Amino acid sequence: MTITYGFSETPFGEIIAARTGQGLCDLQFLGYDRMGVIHALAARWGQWTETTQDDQVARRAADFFFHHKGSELKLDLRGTAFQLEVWRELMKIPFGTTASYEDVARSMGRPTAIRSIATAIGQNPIALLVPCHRVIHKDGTLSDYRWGRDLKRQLLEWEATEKAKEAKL
DNA sequence: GAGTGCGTATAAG
DNA sequence: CTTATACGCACTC
Repeated sequence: MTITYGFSETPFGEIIAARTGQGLCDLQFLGYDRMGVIHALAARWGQWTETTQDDQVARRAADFFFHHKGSELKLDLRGTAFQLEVWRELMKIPFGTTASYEDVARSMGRPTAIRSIATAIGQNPIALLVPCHRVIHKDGTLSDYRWGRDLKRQLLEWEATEKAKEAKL
């Protein structure tokens, strides 16, 4: 078993992505805490002795999300059953829209588990494709973001304008 | 068992 | 604005 990792530029800074034979397993922004991210990624996947670099992985992810090019990528999500449940719920939030933590909790049928759901969201290993940036406070203010609150705001603004463009076509 | 966290509501400084 | 209390629960140590 090996993992392949690589880098790519995006309109919002450089990302690092990694995949196993099963699919994309990690995607993070490097702008906020480059060394921390790389170290965390190495610690998380260090169990594999063999790693190879191939920026194709990161480029494909960036192309798919930012330029709508290529096909959807397979994901290889790793986490507790609860985390997987939360992350899959996040992927139901449509492009260009947002949801509150309470919305997510309710649609999961666990309205009282907000706090733990928020924690699981904060541990999302795959930025963009598991759209944790679309989850905000119930009153509309932005909650924190693992890769920086500014980036979260920019991503949401970008999605909103992209969505508006598509509507015009 | 104790402490923590990307929440929410309310009260208070 | 910030701190504090309460509720809540999955996770980590």
